[in-house]
Amino acid sequence: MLTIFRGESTHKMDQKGRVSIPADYRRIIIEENAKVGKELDQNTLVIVFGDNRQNHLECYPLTLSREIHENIKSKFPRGTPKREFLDNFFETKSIAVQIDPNGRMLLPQHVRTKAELGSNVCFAGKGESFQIWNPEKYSQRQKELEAMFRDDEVISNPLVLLE
Amino acid sequence: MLTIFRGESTHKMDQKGRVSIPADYRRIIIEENAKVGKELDQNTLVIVFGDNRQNHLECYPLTLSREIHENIKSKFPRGTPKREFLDNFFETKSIAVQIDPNGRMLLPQHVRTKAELGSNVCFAGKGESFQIWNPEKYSQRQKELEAMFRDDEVISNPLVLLE
DNA sequence: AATACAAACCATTTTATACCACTAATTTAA
DNA sequence: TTAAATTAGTGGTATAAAATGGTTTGTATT
Repeated sequence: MLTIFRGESTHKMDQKGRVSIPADYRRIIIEENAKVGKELDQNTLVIVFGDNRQNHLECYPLTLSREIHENIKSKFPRGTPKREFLDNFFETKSIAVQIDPNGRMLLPQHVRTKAELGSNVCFAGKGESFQIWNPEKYSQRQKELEAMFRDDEVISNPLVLLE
Repeated sequence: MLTIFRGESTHKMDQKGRVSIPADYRRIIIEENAKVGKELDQNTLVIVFGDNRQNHLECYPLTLSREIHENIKSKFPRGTPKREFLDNFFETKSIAVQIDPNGRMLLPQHVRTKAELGSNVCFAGKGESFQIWNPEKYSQRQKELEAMFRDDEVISNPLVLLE
């Protein structure tokens, strides 16, 4: 089974903030959540909207969000600046949403506003997470990524960077 | 089930000091309190208003407040300065409140005054606790947190801080 | 008894959720 | 390779739940 979020696609969002989650993403979320047993809701995903430097939504299965949480707790004692920063970023600036019976999720108004989402949104698979973007911001970011390494470094194949 | 306090929201507080507790926070409180059995009231939460260096309210399920209490008792013998300071902070400067049948709690006048709360209050989920803020103080604090790490440290993803 | 405050009760608005229907695309089976 | 069946994506409506405002009742306190 595929456990890596892949590909890019565009979906409609209605006035209430309902968006279909790509079917393959949906399957991965449910499958990942099932791994840790049924004590948590398998239809739940966590969406991090982050601070002002982030202009997209970062989406995780509940399981991975817990991993991040445990990681933060184990590395940074309560009360330290990094701990507070990370708690704020990953917990305060996030929400948990449910996959509804039609395979959609509901994005609350403040989250839509924060990520500047309108009637069309872009999904982008990023391996263990996926992102949701305003289409213009997305293509802007794509250009930035493309410009990140010069032609003579990447030549025609980014695999050289793995050497 | 979700056991992590997440997200931020703004609620109204009336002249009597009644505030709705976000529904998902409410569920977590009741669920957490249920874990230790029914000998204590499952609708109770503890609110620490703290000393003058704290300008928000820190809210815990009854269970966690007990954990903190046990922790203090086991680490610091009666009569030591640290014990006195911590007892004062977490017990003297705190109250226990009930969730009413409408999902609200009542904040006494002196607590409202201490945290400078008016007709609108901000809720911020912090994992195992949540906070209540005066909206202006809250956005002030958010700016401080955002400035805590510079762009080149955080790059585009705070996860780098976990490395 | 008068006041202050807390608790309980009731009503309204808003928002989230569940439900149903339709279309398009894809897969399956004949 | 075509027809049928299934799944994905989308829109609308009905229902339930959350948030909040107001009124009444109860209970201490002075």
